[in-house]
Formats: sequence, C-alpha cells, structure tokens
Amino acid sequence: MTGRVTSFDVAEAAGVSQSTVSRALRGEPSIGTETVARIVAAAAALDYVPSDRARDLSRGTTKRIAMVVDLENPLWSLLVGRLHDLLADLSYHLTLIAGHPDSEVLDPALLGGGIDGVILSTVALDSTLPAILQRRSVPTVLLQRYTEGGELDSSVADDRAGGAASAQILLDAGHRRIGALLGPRNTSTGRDREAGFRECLADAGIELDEALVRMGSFDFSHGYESVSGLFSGETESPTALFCSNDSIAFGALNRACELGIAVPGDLAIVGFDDLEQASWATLSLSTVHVPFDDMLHSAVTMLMERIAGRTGLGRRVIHPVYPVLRSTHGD
Amino acid sequence: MTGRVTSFDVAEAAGVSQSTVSRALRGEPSIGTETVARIVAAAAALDYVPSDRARDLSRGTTKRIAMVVDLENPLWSLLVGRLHDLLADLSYHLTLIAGHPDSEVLDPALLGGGIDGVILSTVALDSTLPAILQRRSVPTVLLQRYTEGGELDSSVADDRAGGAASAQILLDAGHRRIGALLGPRNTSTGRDREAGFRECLADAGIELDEALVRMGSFDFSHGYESVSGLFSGETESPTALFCSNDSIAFGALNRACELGIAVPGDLAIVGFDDLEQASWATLSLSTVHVPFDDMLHSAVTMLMERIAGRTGLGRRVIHPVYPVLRSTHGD
DNA sequence: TTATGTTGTGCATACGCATGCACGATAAAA
DNA sequence: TTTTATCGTGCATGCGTATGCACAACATAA
Repeated sequence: MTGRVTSFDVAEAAGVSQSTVSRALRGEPSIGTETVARIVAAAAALDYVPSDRARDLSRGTTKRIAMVVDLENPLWSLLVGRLHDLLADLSYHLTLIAGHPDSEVLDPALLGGGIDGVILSTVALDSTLPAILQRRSVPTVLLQRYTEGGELDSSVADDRAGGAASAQILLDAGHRRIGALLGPRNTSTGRDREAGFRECLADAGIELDEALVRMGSFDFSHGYESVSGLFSGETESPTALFCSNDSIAFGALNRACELGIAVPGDLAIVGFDDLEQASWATLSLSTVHVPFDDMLHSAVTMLMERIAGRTGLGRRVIHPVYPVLRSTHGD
Repeated sequence: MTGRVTSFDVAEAAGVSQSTVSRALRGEPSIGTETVARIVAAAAALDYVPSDRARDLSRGTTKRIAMVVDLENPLWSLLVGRLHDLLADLSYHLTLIAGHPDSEVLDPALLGGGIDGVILSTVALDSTLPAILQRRSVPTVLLQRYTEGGELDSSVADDRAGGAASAQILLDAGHRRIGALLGPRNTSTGRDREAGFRECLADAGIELDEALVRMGSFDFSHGYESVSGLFSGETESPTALFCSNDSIAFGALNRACELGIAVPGDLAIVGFDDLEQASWATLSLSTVHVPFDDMLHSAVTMLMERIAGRTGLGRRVIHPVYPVLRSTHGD
C-alpha cells in the first residue's frame, strides 16, 4: 500500500543489489560515484520512497520523541511548540501523549519501542511512571516538574525562589493581607512555589491567613472561582493574591474585572510563568518569569545524551527565574 | 535494546509457538482458554511488551496520524489538543509536523508510511502538498482551509458567511468608516473572510476605504502593528476594525489599549474564531464563533473513512458560524 | 612476481510480529 | 466404525531496510 516500490525494485532497475541501493541512498561513501548516480536516477524514476516502518524496525530507532502533556493546562502549547522546533533540528519528530498529574494511566506507546525517548511534563511528585520508564530503559527526562526519587534527569525552574520573589513583590507593594491561590501539592511546582511563598512571608514576619488560601488545579477556573469565593463577603477579603501560575491569575483577574474589583487598586495579583499574554496591555500581569526556552533546551540536551547512551544517576538542572513587574501588583 | 523479551521468549516459557503467543495476546478467539491463561502468565512473568516497531511493519499500519500545523498561529494548540483526544478514542496517536502556508517543505515523514493519515491545517490555496499526498495515496483531510483543486476531503467553516456577519455587526452598530486587518489572500480563510466582509459592505452601499485595509499574517503582531499605523495620524482613522481572526484582534485591542484608544468608544473591533480568551471579561471580544469541535469531528470521521478505504472525490463539509456579541463592537 | 592493500558490491541474515495454510485431535453425525 | 465438522496449534513466510562479512578487481609496495 504505502511504498509499493521497494529498494529491491530500485536495485533491479539499477542493476545492483538491494544492499547497494540502501547504502547508496543513505550516502555511504563506500559506493562508487557512478553507481550512486545510477541508483539515484532509478529511484527517482520509480518514485521510490523508503519505508519508515521498515527502517524503524531494522535500525531499532524511530527518531520520534513522545511528550506527555496535560491538555488541561494551557502551558502545554507553549512547551510543545518550541519543543517541536528543537527536536526538528535534531531530525526527531514529536508525538503527543495526554497525561494528567493524577491519573496514572501509562500509555502503552511509551514502552513499545515506538519512540526513542520521553519528555514528561505532568508528573506528580509520587508518580510511578518515571520508575517504570527507567526500569524499561526508556530514555526519559522530566521537564517542568520533578519527582521524589531523583533517578531521572530533570529540567525545572527555581520554583521555590520564584514563590519567594512573588511574595516579596507583594510585600514591597505594601500588602499585608495576602491571599494565595495555590496549585496541587502533589506536584513539585505546586509544592515549591507555595513553600517559597510561605517562607518569604514568614521571614518578613507576616502571618498568612489560611482562610485566604485556596488549593486547586493550575487552571483559569481555579482563579476565577476562588475570587468569587474570597469576595463573597463572608470574610474579610485580601488586598493581594499570589497565584501559583498565570492561568490561575488570569482567572482571578477576569473574575475581579467582572465583579468590579479594581486591580490593583482593590486587589493586587501576581502570577507565575510569564506567559505571552501576561505582557498584553489589557492584562499587564505582574508575574515571575520562567525561562521555558532554557528549560526545554537542557531537557532536550539531556534526553539526547541518554539516547546516546549516557547512564548514571539523574541530573537536575534548576533554571533561575526573575520577577516581572507590570501593572497588577500594586505599588 | 527496547524489548529484549520477544514473543519467542514468551512462547518458549509457555511451551507454545510464537504464533500462538501473538494470537493469544491479541485476543484471537481461536486459542484455547487454558493456553491463553498460560501465555498471559508467562508474558507477565517475563515483563513482555510487544514491539510497536515490529507490529507496525508487519501490519502495515501505525495507528499514528500526522497533523501539519502552523506553529506561528496560536490556533493550532486549540486544534491539536482536541484532536489528540478524538484520535485517542480511536486508538490513534498524534504526531506534530510544522508547516507554514508559504514554505512548501514536504516533511519526508508524511510519505514514508510512518503514519496512517494526515490532517493538513496550514495549506495555502495553491499548495502542492495535497496533490502529492493524494498521488501517494496517503489518506488526507484538509482541516480549516481548503485548496483550489477539490480532490481531498475538507472540513472548514463558512468563512464567507462569517466575514459577512462580522461586517453586519459593525454596520448594525452604526459604523461607516470601517477598516480591515486581513489575513493572507493565499489561504482560503483569508480570502473568504475578506470576500464575505466586502460583499456585505457592498450590499449595504458602504464603500471600503482601501487606505484602511491592511494585509498580513494571522497573528497578534499584525493587529498590533496595523493599529499603530492606522492611528499614526497620517490619515483619518477608522471607527471600527474587522479582523480576520481573533489573534489579530487581540493585537489590535492591546495596541489600542496602549495608545489610549478606547474600545469600543473610539474604535470598535470584531474578531473571528471565538478563541477562549475572547470570552474573558478583560477582553470581551465580539467575534464570530467557529465550531472547531464540529470541524475536527467531521475531519476525523472523513479521515477514518479514507483510511478504511473509501475512495472517490473529495467531500467538503462546511460548518456554519455565528456572531458572538460581546463588548468590543460598539453598539 | 609475490605480498599487501584499497575499493566497490553482493550475499545472507537480523529485526519481531502477523497471518495463510496445514494438520492432528477430539467431537458430532451417519 | 467411518465420515464430516470443529477446534486449537504450529510451520513457514512476509513486511522492507540495515549491515557484518566475504570476495573480486585493481593498485601499490617489496
């Protein structure tokens, strides 16, 4: 069906053997110049296209990387887009696989040898996936989150420092009654950003009112609904809100807008990630910049090393973050 | 490397032949219940995982679909995310391939039989890709745009009607001096949306001032920069702006915000696509809703039919669109 | 002239699962 | 008891490319 024409057909047309065709078309230097020319001509004439399936089986490699992403989290598109380009430069293709931090469904495609490596960006702290992949010797890198047992390479942001930086922004702006819309504690990003945030407040001697803290997923609706709750009049509302990521912050921001809560006048908001939209004038979100490009770059580098055969314990690359002051933090 | 353990090993452990293992594990009914049990046990004991590579070669199929997307256009993430889920339900995986409407680079992966089908969402009207894929009998569907020669199935929106609807929104709001930030004319979306828009204005007897028309790509910066240009004071500015998609509209909206141009007071804006963010209170973009879910659904349906062997001329499914009035159109 | 390289090709086989066909065994029908 | 199904398995081969090894042809050195 696919490649009706095989290398055997080309071989016959060119009057050589199949192996010679294979070598010639892949540019092996051992084939005579004239022979190559003849083979190339024959291949062109026959409209020959090598079978990827056969090549994959024969070479034991597929030049394909799987990325496990959380499709609920808008962040994935940012990561995937750039990753695609990075991999394309290395002649790899990208296959998408959905994964939620909670559901531990292991896509069989990850173990069947249909891919050369995996990039995990949705793992929970106690995820079992990493261990499985490792046992099966599937080259794997953790992208944005890490797990408890540090057996795998990981490329992450300095979430703790970022959480602290975020708190500092609000403190510097004079806020004392600060709320927090946090991400899941079973993710390193959720946990560390929270830890950094709390630490900074504690260092400043500010007590965090737990009534102003909301746990939720890393998405728009968490921010949206939390603001509804915090401003329902049942308790005294915060003057500032730390959000564990920009999506949450956008949700908060928009709900505040709907409720007529002035930002940052009545409510300051800081996010985390520095998504593209954060810089839009209409939103102008103060946030913490996460260097996704750098993170992706080292993730890919480490993955390639693993594919090339590097062994040994996991390496953890932590990328620095920095605050970006725009309009929503007050001051 | 990958699956050190093969079906031969399982066969030996279970005391049967390799072919029986293959049949048993795939649930062929012809294998005795007890034998199956023995094989399953052996497979589990040996930690056997079938080789996807070998299966692909042998079956002549890969259960993998490639989607060609334009990574510059934010729309792709919306499409890809949902497509992934639709395909997952059918046990297919999604592989991403970058493509620009202009550059006609044909990724060799599309022809090598490494995928079972292709969804093209970035084609230009005169693209040669469709013809190539068709000649090679690669099941293919055009997603959001179509091409001149209607040989392939396509699932698109009623862009012409949408363009008209958009113009009507602005006319109804009383605008007469209307500008337009259009997408590329070598795409069906760009051309048809423009055509519908112009047609509607013409029907209403309104003349479009070509000085207020800007052509560009379907992205944020087109909108952003065009507003800079239109309000540089060199010519009389428009009171309303038709944008060929939401990304352009967001660019326009944000630039207007920066320049202190009130929307919709000084400038009305309508977009096209109805991206998620359009509904955010902070943006509240009036736009034309495109039913991406429906479009994806029929695209996938048609693709599966082609993979199943349907032949014949291309079918074109046109999905209706409708205006969504929010806050930016004036009124 | 014999020994010693080079260079260019072909042969044979590996890769690991899927599957058409044949066959032995047990059961049902004659 | 012989015939005809039915069921369960194994054998052999296909899928199409990659590659180790052998070898012939021709060149260079001794």
